[in-house]
Amino acid sequence: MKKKRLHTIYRILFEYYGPQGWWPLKSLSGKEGFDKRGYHRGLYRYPVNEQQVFEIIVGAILTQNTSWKNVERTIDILMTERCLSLQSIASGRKSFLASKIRSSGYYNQKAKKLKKTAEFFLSNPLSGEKHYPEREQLLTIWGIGEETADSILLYAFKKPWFVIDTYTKRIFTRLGILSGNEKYTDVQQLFHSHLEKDVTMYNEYHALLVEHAKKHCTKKPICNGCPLKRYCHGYNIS
DNA sequence: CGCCAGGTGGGAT
DNA sequence: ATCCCACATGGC
Repeated sequence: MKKKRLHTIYRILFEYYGPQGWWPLKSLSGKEGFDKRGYHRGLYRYPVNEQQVFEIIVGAILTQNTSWKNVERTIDILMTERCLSLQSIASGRKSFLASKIRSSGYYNQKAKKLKKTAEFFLSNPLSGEKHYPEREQLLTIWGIGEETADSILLYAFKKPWFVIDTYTKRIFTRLGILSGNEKYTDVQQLFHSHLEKDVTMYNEYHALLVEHAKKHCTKKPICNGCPLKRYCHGYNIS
């Protein structure tokens, strides 16, 4: 029953908001399907080269507890100044990197996180048998926790790890499916066990939850017009 | 103005 | 193990 509900919610969100087209990779501006800042909208964008894989990894770290808008500005700067590469981030000065990523907030911490991550991928090249890192490996990197690891695995490497964030917890607590005090692994287990193991659906579902949390299930919820209204108990609204 | 944003690591209990 | 806090900019 819960199994069906999780998929029903997915279907409703998909019908209401439409496909989200994550990961929002930056690309050349002026093309069809790209907004004025040059970000891709509306179609799936899995990385096609190492450069784009790294762009997702950097974005996943920069967006920690930070709005994506702030991160877009930072990615713009890093690309324009040719600083968005493993080598540049790993070998450049931390203070220099911090000055470039200022607009994403926590810039000293994130500069350290980015350097640690770049160093990791330089010393663990993705070649031969392994074209992707193991989750446990990612979690050993200073600055990469569970959500960031899963974002990287799902969006950069197409591995079926459902991404859990505060939005996911907020939405499913209000729906009455979570109590609100579950740990990351508990919540992820719920999705993994009740949903088909499908990378594209995991991709879309998480992106839809982010969109829903921004449009309706905000901290102060806007329940008027909410597509999930008839399924929602409104638990834990503060 | 105050609150919020696609968390994480470190230190105290 | 679990709670609490620092980290920081930009948008509304």
